[in-house]
Amino acid sequence: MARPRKPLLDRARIATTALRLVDAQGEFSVPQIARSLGVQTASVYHHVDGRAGVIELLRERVAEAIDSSALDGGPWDAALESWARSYRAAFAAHPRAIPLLTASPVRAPKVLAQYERAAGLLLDAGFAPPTVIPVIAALENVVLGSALDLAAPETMWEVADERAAPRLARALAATGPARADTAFELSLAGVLERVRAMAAGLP
Amino acid sequence: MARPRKPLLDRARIATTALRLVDAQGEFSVPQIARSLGVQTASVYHHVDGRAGVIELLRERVAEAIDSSALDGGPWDAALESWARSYRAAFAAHPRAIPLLTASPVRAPKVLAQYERAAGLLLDAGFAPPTVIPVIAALENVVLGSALDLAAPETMWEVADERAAPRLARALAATGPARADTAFELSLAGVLERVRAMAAGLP
DNA sequence: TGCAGAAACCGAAAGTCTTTAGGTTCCGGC
DNA sequence: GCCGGAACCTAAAGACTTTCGGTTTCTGCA
Repeated sequence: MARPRKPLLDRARIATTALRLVDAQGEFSVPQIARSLGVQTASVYHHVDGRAGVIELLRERVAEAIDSSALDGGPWDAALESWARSYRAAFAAHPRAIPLLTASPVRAPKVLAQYERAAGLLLDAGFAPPTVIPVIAALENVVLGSALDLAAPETMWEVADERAAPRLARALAATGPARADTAFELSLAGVLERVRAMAAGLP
Repeated sequence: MARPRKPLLDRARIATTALRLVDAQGEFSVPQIARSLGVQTASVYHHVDGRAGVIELLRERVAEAIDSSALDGGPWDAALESWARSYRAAFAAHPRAIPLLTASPVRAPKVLAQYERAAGLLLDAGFAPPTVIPVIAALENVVLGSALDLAAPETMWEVADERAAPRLARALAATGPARADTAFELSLAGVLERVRAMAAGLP
């Protein structure tokens, strides 16, 4: 076979297949993508810049789900809060992809535009320019840290041996099922509270 | 050659070599470790459970640097704060290892013991058992999120095109060199403040 | 002291993966 | 009608992970 009448591949199909593989098994390889699409491995390279390009595709695909509409209006703190929630939810939808994505940041224009809007929001709210990036980065710390927490399931916490770690075990036994969510809400509230204090000129 | 008079390999030497490779080039492979140690690839498998085992070794090695002595005495908030700082510093010492380590958490007994002590600290301070794990997890969110930030250098922030993202660019221009550190301090202070409020029985 | 079994290393090889190179056919524009 | 590029293929090089079966040396036990 040579060139087909209708293209068998495109970047969207590659992205969908890769994401499906990652969701299912936590990894992907270019040959696996090719097999899933009924195509030779080398053909994938005509549409994507190798394995790294597929990861870039995944990164964009996952980030597409971020709803940044809140960044446009309303009070800055509520806007940041709802942006952060949506940001986390986008990653939480594909927890097994997170280790692949966190190796380097999203640099897709669409995501960069969100940072631009967040920066504008803070500047308009009266934040001093030197404080804007740290605030955004701090939010991102919390979002990505929490995403990692989602990706690495209970492993760490389930292990807690009753004998070796009795107090940890007791705390674990008392913990609800939404541990990761509770922790995220706690960190998010903490950072926002701190940022509000900054805005008010407090130490 | 068969069995040597003095062993050529042990887990410590493998860990050291792997960490050196990761620090230098951001990755490692079992053959690279073997070549560095003047040994055949297969020999490494006698000491370590494959590539995953080497990552486990790296994880333990990096975590060894966490200084948890603060968890033993003093006020709980200062203890947690200094533990979190040391936790982050341990990862910051090997930023290129972070993408390898974040796929799954440290479950070495030594680290588990630190969680045990942190849990005890909080319980003794009067925290209700259901709140203990979320507090620890929230701290970990901040620490690991910040570690990721360290691992993925300026890439995202350098890119900011003056034309496409003028306000982000302005904020970036005004940001000091210790952006990641400032963001970490902000998140950490926020979480601790929030936890203090919890301890005081506030909403 | 002698020896059985375990330990530590080697050589070889199977099976993947990533990536590139060079063909073959089909489509779109001139 | 034809020419260039697009889309796919076959082939292959090179690296990596992992396992298997040898060979030698060490250790523990009789």
